[in-house]
Amino acid sequence: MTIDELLKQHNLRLTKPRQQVFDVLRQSAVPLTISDIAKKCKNVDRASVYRTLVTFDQLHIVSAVAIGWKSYYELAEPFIPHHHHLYCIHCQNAEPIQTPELEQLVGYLSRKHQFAVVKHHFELEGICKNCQQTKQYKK
Amino acid sequence: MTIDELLKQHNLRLTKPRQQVFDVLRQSAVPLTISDIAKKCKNVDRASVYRTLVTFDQLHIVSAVAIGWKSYYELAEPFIPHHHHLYCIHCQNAEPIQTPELEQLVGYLSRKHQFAVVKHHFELEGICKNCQQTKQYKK
DNA sequence: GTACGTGCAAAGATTTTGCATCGAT
DNA sequence: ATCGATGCAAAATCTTTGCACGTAC
Repeated sequence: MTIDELLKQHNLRLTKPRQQVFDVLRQSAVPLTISDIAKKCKNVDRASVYRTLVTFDQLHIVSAVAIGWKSYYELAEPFIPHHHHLYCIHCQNAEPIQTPELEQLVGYLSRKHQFAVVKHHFELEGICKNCQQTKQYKK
Repeated sequence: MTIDELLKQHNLRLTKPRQQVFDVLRQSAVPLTISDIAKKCKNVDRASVYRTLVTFDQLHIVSAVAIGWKSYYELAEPFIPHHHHLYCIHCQNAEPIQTPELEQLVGYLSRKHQFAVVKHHFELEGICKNCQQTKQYKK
């Protein structure tokens, strides 16, 4: 399923701003804030970035990731593999990880509470392996 | 450990605004937005609410919960038991749940990735048991 | 008395909205 | 030609900051 097809299924058009937001997200190794996205989308009005993200969220093209008190955005399945993050509060890096055990747990909790899960959020914040070894952090 | 003691340990004072924000959070069954909190804290300036939440976050008196694209706040341990939420996208209710299996998983992932976890976020969004049975939702 | 905190007000940033125009089909 | 989408500008919100005054200790 391409983004073009997905949009057309909903009578929406693949316009230049939408293409640019999508490309910016695809090329980023880490989740981005709205400001990050707006800055990287030259010649695209900020309002269009907002409107595009709402549209993309509704079509599940993007997903929101909360880290600390801020929201970040990244492509969702099937555009990138499902994953979660190890966010280092020292170096700020967000390392993606696969967590099949978590996906199982979500299924279990869904059955246990008779709750129809639409999506789940899971993020870890802490100190990454590298930063644990830096002088700066040991002080 | 009372909030008063916790503040004093850091040379901070238990003032009226701080007491009010704490009480509002304690009395709420669900996580609140900053606006919710500000509205419920009569006679407290909005700026003080912001400053109080920053302070409370640093002392781990509150924790932030991301639901959808918004941030909510609630008391953290040890002021209320550690828990996560089932957030119903239909009726908007956030039901707290205990998830010992998740806590174990966090420990496992921490060891596996040699990542020193400081905090973890986990939320489920979907349709609650009640709403699955309403006519409105079945349409 | 001495900081720390507050309220107030202003500034700064973010997000939403209306509308005329543009562009994809 | 039609209808959705955009850019622009204005409005509405949200968040931060400086400073004089209050108040907890």
